[in-house]
Amino acid sequence: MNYATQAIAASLREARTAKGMSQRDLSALVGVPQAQISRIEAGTVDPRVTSLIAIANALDLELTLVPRKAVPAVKSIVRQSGGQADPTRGPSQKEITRIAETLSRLQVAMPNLDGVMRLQKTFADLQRFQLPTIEPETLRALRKSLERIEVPSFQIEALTRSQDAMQKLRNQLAHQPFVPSQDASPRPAYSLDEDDA
Amino acid sequence: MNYATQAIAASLREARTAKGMSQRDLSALVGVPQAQISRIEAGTVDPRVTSLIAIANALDLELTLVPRKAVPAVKSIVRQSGGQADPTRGPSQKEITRIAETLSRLQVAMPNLDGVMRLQKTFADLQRFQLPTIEPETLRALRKSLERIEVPSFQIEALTRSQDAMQKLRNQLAHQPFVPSQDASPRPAYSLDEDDA
DNA sequence: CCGCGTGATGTAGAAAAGCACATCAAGAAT
DNA sequence: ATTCTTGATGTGCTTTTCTACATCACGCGG
Repeated sequence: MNYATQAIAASLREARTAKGMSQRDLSALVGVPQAQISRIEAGTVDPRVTSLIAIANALDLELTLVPRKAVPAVKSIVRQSGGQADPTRGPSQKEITRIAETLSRLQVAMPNLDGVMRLQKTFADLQRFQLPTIEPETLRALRKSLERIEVPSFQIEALTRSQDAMQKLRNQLAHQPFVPSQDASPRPAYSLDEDDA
Repeated sequence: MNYATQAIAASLREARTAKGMSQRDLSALVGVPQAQISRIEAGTVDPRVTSLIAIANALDLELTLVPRKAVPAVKSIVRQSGGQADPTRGPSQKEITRIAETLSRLQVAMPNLDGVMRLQKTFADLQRFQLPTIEPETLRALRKSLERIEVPSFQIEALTRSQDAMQKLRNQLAHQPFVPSQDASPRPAYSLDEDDA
């Protein structure tokens, strides 16, 4: 493990933690096992270039070759852009990655079920509407309803409710402007847990 | 082989050809076989990150992770710096890589010979004095004298003469300022071939 | 036409990544 | 105290890179 790959490994870990993601969150997004991500970040393996690129993409990073004499200027640009940390996305981003993970598990468990496919479709649709602006409580409620769909004899009611919730979120975003809600008291747009035990 | 690694592969090939290097020249510098360099540039393998970094270093490139939103600015910086092509170093640089290759072969053939070790040492010393400013004819004469040292019963006279030539180059550079000689008629500072057959 | 340099491709063997999976220790939350 | 999450580490297997080496086709210079 040499010095140069150590710098890149450190950048990956920093970017992941800045996004509030765990290694298991990243694993679900990228499709690389958590154990392997741990080894890549620690620099105990010499990964393939495609593995590095896959992880970088998920962290909104791009692997580039830069002439050595341009490196100081490039570093200055990177500092000015504030690296990749985005203070408005921590809690919501974490919930999003958990939702992505839960959907991946559902996709694996029941790949041809129409409800799951519609869920995936609507989730992808939501991401185009700047999903991170949704309050984390709303996202958490959505995720918890998704997590109830885990046994093979899945709960159709929970699935339908999740589908409806995603559809409502989509409509809500489609009819309102982008408003960062960092200072507002976080509050779910509607509750999914009215029959919680 | 995906699109992202293809962009990196193309960058490597472009940087190498801009430096006037062949794949065999680069192989001698980096220690990676020519066949593997061909495959990496063509994108037919998914190389290890350390292999990519070794090649990039030899081409005066640095592998970096850049936030995606900073990529346009970084590309602008790279264009302004004129990429990695340096119009003043073509012929001399080519001779330098050939000298390095010849020295590597000598090193392999006779690793413990004192004369070869002194050659390596002096060559490294020369590089600190901006070796590329030396006229290519001088470098070619030096390289040809090195190439005569190829059979196991090496020519001590040629070895000593190479050593002296390098030492004189070193002294010459140490006592004169840096002067790009792009327009000057290229002429060796002294001839190494007075007894050529 | 010949020789040389170059980039590409093939083969075989060694080494390591990648993956699936399990498990652990540590810290935080309940 | 217990449970959960997290990052790290181990094991076994498969796949791929890497290396060494050979060889080829092509283009260029003499």
